[in-house]
Amino acid sequence: MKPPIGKEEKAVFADYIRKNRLKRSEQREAILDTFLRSERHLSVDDLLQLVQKKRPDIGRTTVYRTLKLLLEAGLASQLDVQGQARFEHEYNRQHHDHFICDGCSEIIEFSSPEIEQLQDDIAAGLGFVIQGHRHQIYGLCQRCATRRPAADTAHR
Amino acid sequence: MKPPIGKEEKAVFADYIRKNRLKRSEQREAILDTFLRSERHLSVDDLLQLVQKKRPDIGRTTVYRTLKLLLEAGLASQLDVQGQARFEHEYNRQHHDHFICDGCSEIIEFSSPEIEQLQDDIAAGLGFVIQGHRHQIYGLCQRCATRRPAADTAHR
DNA sequence: GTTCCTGCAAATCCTTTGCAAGTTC
DNA sequence: GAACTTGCAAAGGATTTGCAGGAAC
Repeated sequence: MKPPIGKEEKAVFADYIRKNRLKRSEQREAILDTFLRSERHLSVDDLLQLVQKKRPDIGRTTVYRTLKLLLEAGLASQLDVQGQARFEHEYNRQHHDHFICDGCSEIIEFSSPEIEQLQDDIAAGLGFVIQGHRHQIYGLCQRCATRRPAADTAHR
Repeated sequence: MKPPIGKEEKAVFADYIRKNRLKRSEQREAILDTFLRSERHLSVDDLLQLVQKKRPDIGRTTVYRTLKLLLEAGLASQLDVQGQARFEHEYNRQHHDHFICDGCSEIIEFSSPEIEQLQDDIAAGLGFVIQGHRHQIYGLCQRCATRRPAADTAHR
């Protein structure tokens, strides 16, 4: 009915708990399991709703706090879509950036070693030491672009 | 004492006001003047404080509302730094992106036609129609990088 | 038993909105 | 004088925190 999932990730989390002298809890495990079973870029509320299908007693605060642990454990990474946090799997994933459709909110991943290289070159020229970056491209995905006449949304 | 500044931009704003059947006001003119005199990437509060040096009676709400007009008039553009809005001049400026120093919060602009081209190519391959993008690179500027041993800040 | 977790409610931060009084056209 | 602006206070959404009760070690 519900085959096990994310064995490695769960081991990583258990390790993180142990090393930081935290405690395991059913809530944390339910949240991690739900997170691992989703392949989407989840908002806190998305994840809360999924978790509450199985455990309606789990609260939003705990989801926030557990997501913070997952970030620190290297299991999740966070992106920001219109001022709202979104979370995706990070474990053993290669770096990538995102296209975000203004029409249907779909998030499409892309990666470009060439762009990364150019970034590095520019940074080197400025003596800037890169620690991270955020590269999001807004617009309309193929489906939305052919459906409507490209609305003129303003962007930050 | 205070030489005039931003003649063209002020004309653009006057035009915008007229075309949209809005009304001029001393507050809006003071805010625009202050915005144009600054060369920094201002937060709303930065701008409010600068404005209030001359006109302590101008409120935060009016700054918010006027900035929205400046965006629509094409005089300002907005970026987002750690969940906080920042505003910079947009009029007659070429597109660029930003390095952001985690040490001193300095914002360094950069532009790379090569990166833009690569973006366009990738988008074209996906059938994605680009309307805008946000490309921010975090890390340490030269001064901060040589001063301290590169802290390990987490990023979104 | 001590330390950590949880969930609620309250607080916080940034931003927007309702409204009565004041300005501009 | 009709329509737009202003500033305050209140509301809004996302996220964090204080705290008393509950669970894990």
